[in-house]
Amino acid sequence: MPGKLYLCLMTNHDIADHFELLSKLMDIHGDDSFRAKSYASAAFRIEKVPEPLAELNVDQLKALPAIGASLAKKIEELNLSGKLSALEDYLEKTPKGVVDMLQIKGIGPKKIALLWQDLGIESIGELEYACQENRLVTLKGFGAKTQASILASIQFIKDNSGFCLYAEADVMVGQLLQFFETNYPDALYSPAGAFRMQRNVLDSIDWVCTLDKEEIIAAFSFAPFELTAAADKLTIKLEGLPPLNFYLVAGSASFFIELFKRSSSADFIQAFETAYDYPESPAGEQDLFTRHELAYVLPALRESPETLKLAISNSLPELIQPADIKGIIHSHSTYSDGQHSLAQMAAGAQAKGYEYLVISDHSQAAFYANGLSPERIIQQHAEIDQLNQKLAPFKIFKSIEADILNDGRLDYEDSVLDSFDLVIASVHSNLKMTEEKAMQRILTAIQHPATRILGHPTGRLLLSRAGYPVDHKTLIDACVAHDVVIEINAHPRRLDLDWTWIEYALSQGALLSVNPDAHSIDGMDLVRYGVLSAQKGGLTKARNLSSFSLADMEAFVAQRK
DNA sequence: GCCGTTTTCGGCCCGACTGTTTTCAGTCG
Repeated sequence: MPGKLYLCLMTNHDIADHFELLSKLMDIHGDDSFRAKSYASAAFRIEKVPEPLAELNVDQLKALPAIGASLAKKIEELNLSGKLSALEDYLEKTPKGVVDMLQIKGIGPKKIALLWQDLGIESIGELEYACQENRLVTLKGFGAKTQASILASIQFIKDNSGFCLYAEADVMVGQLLQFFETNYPDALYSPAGAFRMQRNVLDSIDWVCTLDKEEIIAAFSFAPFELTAAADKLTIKLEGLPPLNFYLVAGSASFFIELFKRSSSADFIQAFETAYDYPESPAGEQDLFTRHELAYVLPALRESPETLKLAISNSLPELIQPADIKGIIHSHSTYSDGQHSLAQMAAGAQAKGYEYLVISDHSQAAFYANGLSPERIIQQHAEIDQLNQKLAPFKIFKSIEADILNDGRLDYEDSVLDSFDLVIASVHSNLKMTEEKAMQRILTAIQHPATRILGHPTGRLLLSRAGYPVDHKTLIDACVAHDVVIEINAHPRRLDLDWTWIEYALSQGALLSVNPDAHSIDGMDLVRYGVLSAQKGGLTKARNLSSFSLADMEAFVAQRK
């Protein structure tokens, strides 16, 4: 019988999430704020511990900062049972809708407590209605602006509900593929839809397969699910993920045509079907293209029918691949908010086969992230010099993720900025801006002669917060004019610059860079998600800074603006 | 609940910003 999918292990992130929520629920209930704070600070510290807490015993746990006897026991409880009874108790006495309100930007536990107790609001829906009825302005500490910002945040949540990140689906898809491979070696099956097209966020996880319903259902023995079945479609709904749709086909003849149709936009299919017909029994999906003397268009490029024209003239771009990433640009160490030390990060990058590591910890204004004072920069640079002697030919480049301050200045004096091999400039604070303000701020930073890379250009967090509004064309043009590389932040929640702007950026001669923003050794693997997103925009390795060899990177650093 | 002691209890507690106030609480990164 089928093997088990999913091994439910409590990661440090999961543990931190439990304590974070516990802390917030205590605040909502108005319980001892110092105790609540200690849970929050434990959550914060747990995120930073590189080794899995699940492997530590109680004594080792107690030795960690912010972890005492009580928290050590609670962590052990989580590791053994997957549950935290203290949290369960709070969840018991809090309506689910009140907990949901924690997602809303601009209000926290204290304001939620007021809404719940004074207005009797117990869900996001009720809160939205109360805002529309103008009922919040009477509450102490609330006003018209808060009410409007709550409404905007609720709208954002509604627009994004039912989606998941590509990376979240990726885990599930990988496990299912392995399951099918092991159990049904003779069947045809493939992910399709938004996943196969490598979209950043997905509202369903589609498959095309020759499996029958029982064979599919067998794969889901690990968790409760809801089932919807039609003649040629099976839908499985798991907690916390968008629905998995399995489109069922009889055999290989219809499989490849169905797969093609389910992995292309409606516009693309229409353009294709207007000009070409489908063969009786194609040998594979590629056959649909090659028999019409078309170059094969990858699903990632089947958003716009424009790529079909490129297939006709055989001028599709040779897309960047994960293996084309030669160095890790944009990474953090324990000097600021990373999980691993400088030496560990360097060793990790080297072990993964990269030629260099650009270490770019946070600058001094990023207090919350332990940003570097000028004194600690000197210290870090000395350590980098030592490591570089030991690790050669592998090289660590001295960088900094300098905050773009409220007025567009960078976070250090020019003399400090000059001590880096390259400076990444990013906005991290005061994210609520008009487009005019955001542009003024970012353009000022781009014009600074020290700026070599613009980090995550819009500050968006997919499914979580909209970025600050920017005029992409003006921003890209300015980067080109001032020789500033535009980051494609590869974190699956960022993917910022958005892939839809890559084509314009390339047309204007911009240089881009797929950067992992790694906060740990594992975090370097995120470059893959950046590459998958960048492929959709037609990025090639020649136009990607992190694909530069060490020699080319050294030349890039030597050539100042 | 953690921590660090002036060792068994009292202090803990970043800073900018926002929106609400009219001096500050709540939120965020």
